[in-house]
Amino acid sequence: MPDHPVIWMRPEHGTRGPKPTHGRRDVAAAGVRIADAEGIDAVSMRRIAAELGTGTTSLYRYVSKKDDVLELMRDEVMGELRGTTLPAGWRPGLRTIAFLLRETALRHPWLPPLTSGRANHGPNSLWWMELTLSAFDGMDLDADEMLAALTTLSAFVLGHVLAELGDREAARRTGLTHEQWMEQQGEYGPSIMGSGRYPRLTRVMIEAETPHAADRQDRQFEAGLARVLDGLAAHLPGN
Amino acid sequence: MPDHPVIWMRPEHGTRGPKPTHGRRDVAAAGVRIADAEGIDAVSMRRIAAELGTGTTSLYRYVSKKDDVLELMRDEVMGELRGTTLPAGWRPGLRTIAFLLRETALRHPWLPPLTSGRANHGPNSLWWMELTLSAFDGMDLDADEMLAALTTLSAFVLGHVLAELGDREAARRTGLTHEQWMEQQGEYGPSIMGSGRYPRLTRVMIEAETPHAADRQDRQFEAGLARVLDGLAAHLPGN
DNA sequence: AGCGAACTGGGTACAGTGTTCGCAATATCG
DNA sequence: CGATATTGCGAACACTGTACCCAGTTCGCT
Repeated sequence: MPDHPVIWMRPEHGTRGPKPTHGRRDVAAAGVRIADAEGIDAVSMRRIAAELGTGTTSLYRYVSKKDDVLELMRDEVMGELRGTTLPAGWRPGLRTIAFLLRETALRHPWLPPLTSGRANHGPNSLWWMELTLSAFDGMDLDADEMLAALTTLSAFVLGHVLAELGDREAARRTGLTHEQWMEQQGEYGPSIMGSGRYPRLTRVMIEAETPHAADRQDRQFEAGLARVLDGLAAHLPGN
Repeated sequence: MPDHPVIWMRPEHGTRGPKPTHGRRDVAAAGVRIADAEGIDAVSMRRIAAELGTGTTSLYRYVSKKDDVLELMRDEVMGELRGTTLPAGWRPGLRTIAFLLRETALRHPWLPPLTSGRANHGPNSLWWMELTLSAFDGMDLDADEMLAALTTLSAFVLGHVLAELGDREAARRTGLTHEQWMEQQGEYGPSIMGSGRYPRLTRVMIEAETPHAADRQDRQFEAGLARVLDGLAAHLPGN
């Protein structure tokens, strides 16, 4: 009989042979450390092994494929949210949730893109889901109403964070600041505006102020979140 | 002097030597074909070259790095939206935009995850942005108001589509249907509910009906979109 | 018309990737 | 005290992107 395909259902180690030198948490933590410092592409089995001071293929004693490592890393990061308590009321609760998710994602920019894929949630993720649902305590909503609200909210947060990370991650990968990058673009922007084919876009490029503000990302998120929460409110019973 | 770093600013080919056997469109189309059929991981320089019947490194005559190929592919896909006309009114307009974006993303599931990264928009992307802005024609909004609305909307669409693709892409990568996957999970779900640590989550897992509906994704998107548009309406002048 | 410059096609090579297989050393259970 | 399960790990395989060449082709200019 093969091992259980879900890593969280496999015992961390057997009872017979030698005690393993490391544990899943070590592997996860090493992966997170590398990804934070050098990006997700730097996270290879060889690199993690080097970080732990073991042989490369020894990792396969803790994990059955690289995807497992990524799941471990995801749950490790969600563990940072342990200890969170939510304010009273669904709106402040969801607001807090959205901000915490965003902060976590920005602290670990490699995380959001991993969201693709059938997630097998580890204990920390499950705990977070439970906390998230508690934002509706005492409101007497049925399960589908809660799901609809949470799905919409997290779609917005995920999408916004991914867009934000575009800038930031590209900066890290290429080692160019936003200004150096603009420099490198050279005549591309002007050539777009000068072509006359995109009058509305040209007007926005000239007149919009948001893109030039230093805290543009924060303000856009705040503004978008307010809109989304208003939208949710309109569909909740009572309010 | 080095070539211009933005591919759209480089001439497609010089005027001197032999006529190139292919063009950028060929490279882009080959990439899209491969990605649609076998996933983005199958898109390698060697594979594209084989598809075109050329030598691998000949591709570097059309493109200066693999990232350029991905940009070409993105713009190629956006070209599918040419010919779109929007209905009158900002709400029907944005609704149409959201649905078209989603359909395109689902037709090319490898596209949304590429959204990370400073995008250099090609001609088709620029055209789409112009169309998008035209949804507000005659409303006398300032540039920042339009940006706020569009940023929020596209964050939601991107996030939702990414979540949807989780299922679908994992299915393609692993070759397992949703049912086979559930089977493989085995006792994991029940063990979560049985642990007693997640009462709210357990209730949702039991009572929610949305996750079991065949058209759950469509309905969730529709419902979320309605909420987001309501939220946008609340912040637009006049309405 | 003829020549040099610009350009295209493509082979070779290199450093890296995830993972399978096999084997020696070791700790626990019956 | 075996028998058995488990750990650590090196070797090997089939991939990846792309820098560096060199030969052959075609245009622009004199």
